[in-house]
Amino acid sequence: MQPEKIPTMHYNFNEIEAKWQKYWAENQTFKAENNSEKPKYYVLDMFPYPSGAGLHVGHPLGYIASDIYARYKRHQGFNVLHPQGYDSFGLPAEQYAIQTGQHPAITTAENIKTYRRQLDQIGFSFDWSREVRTSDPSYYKWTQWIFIQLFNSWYNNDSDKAEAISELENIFASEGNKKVNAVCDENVEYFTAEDWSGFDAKKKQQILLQYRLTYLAETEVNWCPALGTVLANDEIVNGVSERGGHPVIRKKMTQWSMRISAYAERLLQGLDKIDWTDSLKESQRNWIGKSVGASVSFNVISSETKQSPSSGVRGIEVFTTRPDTIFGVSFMTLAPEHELVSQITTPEQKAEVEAYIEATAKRSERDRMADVKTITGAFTGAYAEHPFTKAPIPIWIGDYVLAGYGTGAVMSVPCGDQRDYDFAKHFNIPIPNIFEGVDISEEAFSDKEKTIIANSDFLNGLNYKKATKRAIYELEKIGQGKGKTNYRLRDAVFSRQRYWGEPFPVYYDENGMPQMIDEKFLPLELPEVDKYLPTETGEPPLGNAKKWYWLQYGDKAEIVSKEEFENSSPSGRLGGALELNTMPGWAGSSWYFNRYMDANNPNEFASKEALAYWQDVDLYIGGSEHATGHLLYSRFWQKFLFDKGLVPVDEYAKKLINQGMILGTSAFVYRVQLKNNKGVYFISSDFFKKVFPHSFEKLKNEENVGSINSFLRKEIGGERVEIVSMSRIHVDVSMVNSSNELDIQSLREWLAEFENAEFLLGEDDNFKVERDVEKMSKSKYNVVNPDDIVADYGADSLRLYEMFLGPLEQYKPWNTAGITGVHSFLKKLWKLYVDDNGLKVSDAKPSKDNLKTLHQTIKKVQSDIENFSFNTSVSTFMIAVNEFTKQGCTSKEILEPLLVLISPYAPHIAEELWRLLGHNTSISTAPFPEFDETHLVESTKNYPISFNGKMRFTMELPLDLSKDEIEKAVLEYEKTKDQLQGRTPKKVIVVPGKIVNIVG
RNA sequence: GCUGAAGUGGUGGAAUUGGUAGACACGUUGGACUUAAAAUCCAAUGGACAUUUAGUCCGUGCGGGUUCAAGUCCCGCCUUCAGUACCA
Repeated sequence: MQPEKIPTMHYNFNEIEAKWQKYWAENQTFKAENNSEKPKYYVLDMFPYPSGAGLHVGHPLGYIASDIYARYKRHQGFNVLHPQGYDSFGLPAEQYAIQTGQHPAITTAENIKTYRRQLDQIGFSFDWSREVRTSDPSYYKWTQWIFIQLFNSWYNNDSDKAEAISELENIFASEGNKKVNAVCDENVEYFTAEDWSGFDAKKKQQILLQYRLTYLAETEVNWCPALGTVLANDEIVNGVSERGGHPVIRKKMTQWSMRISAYAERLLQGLDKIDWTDSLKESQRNWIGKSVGASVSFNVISSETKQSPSSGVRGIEVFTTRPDTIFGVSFMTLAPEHELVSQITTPEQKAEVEAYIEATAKRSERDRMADVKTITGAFTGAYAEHPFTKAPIPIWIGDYVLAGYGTGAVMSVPCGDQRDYDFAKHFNIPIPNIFEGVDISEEAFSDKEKTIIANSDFLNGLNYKKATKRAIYELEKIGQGKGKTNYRLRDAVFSRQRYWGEPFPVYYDENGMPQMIDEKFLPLELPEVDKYLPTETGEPPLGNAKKWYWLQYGDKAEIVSKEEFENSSPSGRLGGALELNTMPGWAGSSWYFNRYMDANNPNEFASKEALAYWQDVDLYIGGSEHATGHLLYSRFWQKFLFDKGLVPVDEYAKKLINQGMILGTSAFVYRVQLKNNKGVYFISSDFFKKVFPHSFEKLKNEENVGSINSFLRKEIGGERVEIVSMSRIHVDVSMVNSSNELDIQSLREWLAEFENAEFLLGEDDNFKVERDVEKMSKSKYNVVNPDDIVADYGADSLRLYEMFLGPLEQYKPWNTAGITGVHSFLKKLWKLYVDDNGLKVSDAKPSKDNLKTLHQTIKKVQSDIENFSFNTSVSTFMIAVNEFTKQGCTSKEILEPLLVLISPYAPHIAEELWRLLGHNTSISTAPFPEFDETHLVESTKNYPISFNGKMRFTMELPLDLSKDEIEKAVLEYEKTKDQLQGRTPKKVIVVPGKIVNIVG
C-alpha cells in the first residue's frame, strides 16, 4: 500500500474538473436573478438541435466563446443571464421514428441527456434552471399562443403596426374596406358597410383571412407522391427526390402562411440600429430585396381586330424599376406559369406555347436559375397596347421571368436591360433606342447615372430621376400605373406535413373555416399515432391519430374521434376536425430568447417585470447559416410582439457574432480493386504521389489506367493484372497517428472486405494516408468527440485549445495533435503555484518585472475579450506564465489576479488554485483585476534602425530624447557607419518611440 | 453572374492608427535526464547563398502604384470558401 498522497500536488485535471462541476451545480453558482441591483447582461447561444450523434468538437466553439464572455461580465459585476436549451422538434427524430417506431419524444429525451452530459463536462456557466425545450408542451403552449395572436391581428399601414382584427371588423361594419390601408392579399374585393353586414359568417371569415398576419393560402410546393411529402429545393436533385430518386411535381396546396411581407420595410430599417456583422446584414438586405419603381398596367388588345381593349381579359400588371424607359418597350414577357397565358394565347400559337410550358415545368427552379446562357421563350400571338403610344406590343413567355417575383410579368426594354436585350436579339425582336448619344448595337445600356432619355415624347431630354418622376405622374394621370415599392421577401409558408412539430391550435368549423381554440385550453398536445408516415389518402401524419377532433361545450372541451364528434349533440357545440399540419422548425426558435427571461412561468410567456428587467440579448453568438432563416423570422416575431405591447423592444439582439465552423481533417487511402478477385490493394499516399504526381481525378481517366496497371504489375511481381476500380476512400481518423501513418491492423478489422487486402508501403516501410480538410461529419469518418479530448486532456485544455485554434469567426481545421501545447501550458501554470511540497505562493513583494508582466497581461486580455479575439489572449497567458516562471515569481499579489484573468477561459483550474490560495467562495464573482498604466512606463526604447526601409540592427535609447538627439546618437553609432560605408545619408526619418529610417 | 469572407513558414495562426514580418503553439532536428520509453527540460527551426566571424539576397496569392517605410493604403487580376436571386 502506498501512503495516502496529499491531493493536488500535481495537476489532476479529471479530479479537479469533476469536483468543481459538482460544486457549481450544487451551489447554483450561475443562477441569474430577475431582481438585482447589478446591471444586467444577457449572453445567448443559438440553441442546438439535439441530434443522435451527440456533440463533436465543432459544436462547443461558440458556447466556449460566449461562456468566456459571460464569466468575464460576472467578474465585472454584471448580473449575467446565460441560458441554454434545445430546439428539440425536428426531422431527424421523426425519420428515426419512421424507421424504428420509437416515439420521437423518447429519442429526443435520450439525445438531450447525452447533450447535457457532454455540455456539463466542458464546464459551461449556464443557468440550467431556465432550460427550455421547444418540444415540451409547457413551452409550445406559448408558441401556439403567439400563433393565435398573429391570427387575431392585421397590419395597418397607416399606423405602421399590427392591430387587433376586432378593430378591423369594426371598421368593416362602419365603413366597409375601401379606405382600409392594410397589408393584405392581392386583389381583395371592395365592399361597403352594408355589404359587410349582409355577408354570412363564412364569407366574413374568408375576407378576414385575407388580412390576418397568419392566413391560409394556396401555395405551390414540391410534392413527391412516392414519399407522400413536400420537399425543399435542397432535397431535389435533377428533378427527382434526393432520397430514393422519386419524381417530384409542382402542386398547389392550402397551407398556413405568415405575412412577414408586412414587416419588410421595418425589418430593413431595423438593421441600422443593431450591431450585427455587415455580411449578415447584407444577406438580410438582399433577402428583403427592396426595389423602388412603378407598377404599370398594359391592356391586352383583341388579337383579331388589333383594337383595344380585348373584352374579358384583364390588363397585365408589371412592376418596373425603370418607368423612365417606358417608350423603349418593344415586347412583354410573362412567366410561363402566369395565369393570363392560357387566356390570351392565340389558336395558332397554342401548340408552341403549351409545349414550352410543359418543357419549363420539368425544369426545377434551381435548374432555371443555374442556366443563364440558354435563351428560351415562346410567342403567345397576343398583343398588349402601349399606354402612351397605343402601339401593339407582342406578348411573349419566357422562363427568365419568375412567377413568384413581382407580378410575374415584365415590360421588356431591350435597349436598357441586358436580359431583355439578349432575348430580343435571339428572337429578332426590334430594339428601339431611347437613349441620347448611346450606341446599343453591341449591348444594352443600363447606367442610370448617365441616362438622358430620347425618342420618348414628353420624357425627351430628361435624366433618369426626372424622367422616372414624370413617367409615374403621366401614368397616374391616365390611370394606368403608379409609383410602387416592391420587396422580394415573400410570405413564409408555416405548415409542415410532419408529425414532430407544434400542433396548430386550430380546428375547422362546419363551414370549413379555421377557428382558434380558446387560449385557456392550451397547450393543444400532440396526439399519439401508430405510424409517423402520411396516411394512405395522402394526409399528414396527424391524420393517423384516432382522436383528433375538437369538441367543446361551454368551458368543457375534449379531443375526440371523428365518430364521437359526429354523434355529439350539435346544440351549443363548438369544434370540428383539428389541423393536420404542424408548425415548422423555426416556430419555436422565433421567440425562445424571451422565454429564458422567465422560463418557468405557467401564466405568461414571460412576466412583464422579467421582460422589463432583461429587455434584450446583449450578445448573441451563432452560426452564419441562420442569416436569412431564423435570424429574419425571429426579428419579425419580435416586432409583432412589440406592436402588441408584449415585449419592450422591437429588436431582440443588440450584438450578434457569427462563429466559424471547425472542420475535420479527413484521412484518405488509395484503393485499387483487381479483376477476378485477385485482391484489393492499398497504396501508401507518399508512394502513390511519387509515382503519379498528377491529381487523382486526372489519373482516373482511361489513358492513365494503363500506367497504373504496369506499375502494379511491377510491384506485385510480373503477373498481368486488370483493374476493376480505383478509388480514394475515407478511413476513420482514429486509425491514423499524427504523422499520418495508418494502423493497418485496425483497417483490416474495420471492414471484412479489407481483411486480406495488400498494402504497398511507402518510405520507412510505413503506410501513409492523405489528409484533406472537410466539414466534420460521420459519413466522412473525421469526427472528433469532445468526450475523448476531455478524458485525455481535460475540459480546460479543450476550452483553451478551441479558442487557440484561431479567430472565432473563421473556418478552421481541427487537429488533435496541437492540444498538447495548451495542455502543457496548464501544467506550467499549475507549477507556478504548487510544487512537490505544496503551495509555493508567498507574500513576497512583487518585483517591477512581475508587475509589468501582470499589467501587460491585464491590458491585452481585457482588450482581447472585448474584441472577441479569444485566440490571442491564450497566447498572452502563455507568454505571462513563461515570463513569471523565468522570473521565479511566487508573489500572491501577482498570482492571485492572474487566476481571475484566466478563470473565464480555464475555470476549473482557476477555481482549484483559488481555493488553495485560501478563498472560500467561487472565483466566478471575484472582481476583474484593474489595469494600471504606471507599471508599463518605460524609460528606454530598443529602436529598430532601418536603412532604406530595411531593418539592420537595433539600438537602445532613452525615450525622452528629442528627434535631433536621436538622429545624432544614431549617426554617431559605429554600426551606422559600417552600414553607410562613407556615404552621406540623404535623409533621416525619426519617429520618436517607434523607428529610425536612414535613406541614402 | 452577384454578394460577403479569406489567401502570411511544413501546420494552426500573430503583427493596435502604414513603422523590427512570422508572436504564441504544433511539427521537425539535436541535446539533457532514463536500462528504455513516457513525461519534463534546454537549443535550433521562413528560403537561398556564405560560414571563422561578420553578413548578403529573396520572402505575406499575382502584376503595377503611392510612401523615407506596405502583410497593412490605391488600381488591375488570380484562387478558395460561404450565401444566393435570370429580382424586372
